[in-house]
Amino acid sequence: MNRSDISPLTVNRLSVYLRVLRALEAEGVERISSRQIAERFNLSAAQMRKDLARFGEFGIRGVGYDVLHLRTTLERVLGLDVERSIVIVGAGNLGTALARFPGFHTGRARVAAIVDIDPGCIGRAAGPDGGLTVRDSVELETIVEETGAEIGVLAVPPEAAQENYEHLVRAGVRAVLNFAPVTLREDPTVRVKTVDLLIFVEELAFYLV
Amino acid sequence: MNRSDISPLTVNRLSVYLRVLRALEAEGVERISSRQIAERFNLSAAQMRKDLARFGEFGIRGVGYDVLHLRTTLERVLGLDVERSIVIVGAGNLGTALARFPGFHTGRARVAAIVDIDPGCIGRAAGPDGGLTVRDSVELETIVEETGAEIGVLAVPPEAAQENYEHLVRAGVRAVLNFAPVTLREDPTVRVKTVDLLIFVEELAFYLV
DNA sequence: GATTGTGAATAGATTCACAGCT
DNA sequence: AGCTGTGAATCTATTCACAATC
Repeated sequence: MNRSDISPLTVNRLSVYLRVLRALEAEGVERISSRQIAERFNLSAAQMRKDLARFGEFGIRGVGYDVLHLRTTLERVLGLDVERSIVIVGAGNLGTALARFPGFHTGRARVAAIVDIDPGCIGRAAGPDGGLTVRDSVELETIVEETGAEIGVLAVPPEAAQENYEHLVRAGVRAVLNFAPVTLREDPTVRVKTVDLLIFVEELAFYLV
Repeated sequence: MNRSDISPLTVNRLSVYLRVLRALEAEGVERISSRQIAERFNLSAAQMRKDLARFGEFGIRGVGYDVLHLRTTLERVLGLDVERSIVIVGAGNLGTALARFPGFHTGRARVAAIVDIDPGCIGRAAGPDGGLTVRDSVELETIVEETGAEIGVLAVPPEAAQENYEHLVRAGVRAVLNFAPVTLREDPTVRVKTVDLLIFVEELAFYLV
């Protein structure tokens, strides 16, 4: 089974199942059925079973799923059993907010570094409790090597996105999350996911009328 | 034709077409064919024509599209011909970053207010160039009335998301963009779009292996 | 008796390919 | 001659419903 045969829709639902299982685990729930999960978090039971079936058999017929077992399985499936380092490019408002975002420091994906070209912000404290310092973009190659960062986050103005994307590619990251509202000319070896925050607002505006 | 018959996938592509047309307009391009757009921004020509066809006939057979005309048409279709006010709830890192985000101040969707419950940040400057001040959450009802805000943005910690969502509903917004990684119990009259930033990272991590 | 895992059925989205205009 | 608009064809995703299993 090849990972790229799995659609992003499925992968995103796996992340949701993982959240749900962590919440249940925190509550002390040890066993649960797909139906119970579906009802509580309004998801589809059949779809969850089908999504999981792509990766193996993890449940017990007649009983349900073991919460701990399924949680660790999902972490492994999602590639979160090993630590994933993230490097953020751009220490403006969004970059800094992402560096401090609790989600980017819980679990196994965490921000290892943040860089910028502006001397005015290089050296400034960033990260959850000032645990990181904004470093100079010219050090990007070194930083990626040092930290083993595999994921780059682009939080730069649209006009700087392409060159910074290429810099991340040269520095050796293997995937890029791009917040700039532009179409990047992509390197075939580095997966890009563009997230345009304004599109979400426009989607809501559309359905307002 | 009912707007809710149009899928979010289609609506999101309309936003992309709008970006593309604005870029072309800025370059001085007056006419363009779906094929040219598709090639330059790697989109699908047939899909663009089909998406537009849901709303009318805007092109000229044998010629292509008038850039200005199509741009204004798309703005109307997306509900961006009138100004849309946004109120952000939560003036933490993410809320503040969104309040300053240039995309939220260009075009016809703009941040009209930002609120928080923490007295420590009420009164602080926010917005693109300090043009906004963080106000007290208790004023939310008044603020929504004053500004005519239709869209609320939830940038609060997960545990506070549900209550703040309900507050936004009471205050009278008609749609909510939720950045907290939780499933909200939704009011049937207020559309919710949840954007979980961590899911994007997890998606990339999945395909890394 | 309950619930998983799954083939078959349905629904939805995308692409093809061409008739219809300019 | 060239491009749009669109029905038909294809591809993808979701839901149904039940045999297999505990």
